[in-house]
Amino acid sequence: MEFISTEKTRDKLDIENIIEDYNNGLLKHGDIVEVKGSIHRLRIMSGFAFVVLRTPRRLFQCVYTDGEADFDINTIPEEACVIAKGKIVTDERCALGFEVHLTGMTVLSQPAELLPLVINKKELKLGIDVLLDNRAITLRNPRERAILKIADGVMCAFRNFLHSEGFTEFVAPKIVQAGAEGGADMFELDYFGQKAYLAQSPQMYKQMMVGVFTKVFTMSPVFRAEKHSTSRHINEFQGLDLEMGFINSFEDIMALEARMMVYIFNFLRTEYAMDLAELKVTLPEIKDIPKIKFMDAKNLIQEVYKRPYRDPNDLEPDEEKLIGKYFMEKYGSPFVFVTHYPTKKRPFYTMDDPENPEFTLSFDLLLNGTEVTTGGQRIHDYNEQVAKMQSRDMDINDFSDYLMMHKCGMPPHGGLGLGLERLVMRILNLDNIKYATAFPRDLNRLNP
RNA sequence: GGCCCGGUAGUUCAGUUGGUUAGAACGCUAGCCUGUCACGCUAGAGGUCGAGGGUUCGAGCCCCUUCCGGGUCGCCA
Repeated sequence: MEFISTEKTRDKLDIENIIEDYNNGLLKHGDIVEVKGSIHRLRIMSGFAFVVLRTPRRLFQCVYTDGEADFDINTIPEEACVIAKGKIVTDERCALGFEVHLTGMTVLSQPAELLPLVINKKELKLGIDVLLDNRAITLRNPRERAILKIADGVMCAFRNFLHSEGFTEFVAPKIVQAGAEGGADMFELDYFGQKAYLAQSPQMYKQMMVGVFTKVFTMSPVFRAEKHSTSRHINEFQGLDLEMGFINSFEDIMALEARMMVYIFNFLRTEYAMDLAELKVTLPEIKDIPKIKFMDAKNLIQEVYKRPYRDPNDLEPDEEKLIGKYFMEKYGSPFVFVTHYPTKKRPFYTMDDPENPEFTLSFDLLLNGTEVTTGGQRIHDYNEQVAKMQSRDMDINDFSDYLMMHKCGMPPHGGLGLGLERLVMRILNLDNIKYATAFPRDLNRLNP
């Protein structure tokens, strides 16, 4: 009988393993190695050439010399996928301390045509439309892919951190019958003859799961049919949502998030240093995060920046920027919590502040002057929830699935949601959220 | 959706008051170059100036319509 082995074998063609072995002394000057990768860049000189291989996390330069290899470098196009064979040569001129002098090359595949765009320069100087239309190749650019690597790091850190805090991950459905926040801006679809929608939030499901596991989280795509056209909105984004029960106050959630941000930033700094370096980003040290009440923030902006506000119920984008600026200058914090948003602006499940029901036990977290999180305490008492829904002219019969958990007992609870792409955009200081999205969906874009 | 800005070579852009054959850089093709790393040097090819209509002796440039994109606002993560 033949079997597929369950033993892990070490991939000798992986450049990361070769580097590790070289640094451990297992490989040395003169040893023959094979490396797999794509031909990222050829710099052909007279009599020799530099062959830059692109591997999963780095660019690795090999040297080709006429007469020393059994192939002709001029026959191998850029973006060919190869196994390069050669001799390790210790040389102080290389970033890694050694390079590979090529003796052979196995071509696994070749591009059928010339690439339509240049992707092997340091920076892609492309309009955003061209960049996104050609995502299959533009993402191969080291800077472009480093952005998505950071997104990977944020998702990984989010999951690691919450597991270490005793949270349980669950999966929420993406096809739903009704929206948690009202049905106005949802994508409608035909579900075997009945109307259904793409989920605009896992809100209801994560609250239900609090009744089950107390501390839960989910990472799921959310869909917004809003016809906005700004540099910080897309119509499908990755929601990182958590919810926790038996809280003393909504500040428990803010404290958890503050620790989570410290964890995420430290995780990126250590595990994703290469990618941050590629992007020339230095992450700030996160310490305790300042908090300010919504109305105090409004008044602060008015006093400090002499800017009278128009909308008393919400923060305008430039007000968010000014708040970010103020707390950075005064307290050196890129983060700031804004709490106690007006009741009118928050959804029906948000708990009002018992000291002043005009405001809620809710918060936003701003990073460098842009909202990255919304969270707060939810109503857990059935009668209180029904009363708030009725005061908003909502028909509770439409929400029987939602209200069942309240009717059958829920702990005091709350949670938060953060947008992955929004967070990555702010961490890396990108001009447009679409740069932080592999395949963004917007008003005009459905491909690729 | 409102307002502002833009669409010129494969790509990123320049193009003066409306005036001869529309330019540059990168890429591409050919050649040169033994330590480059956005390699360098020489030469060459490459254009329905988003589309349609109008004004004019003459339009990349002015006017109208339309399509597409960028910014911004409302809303949100």
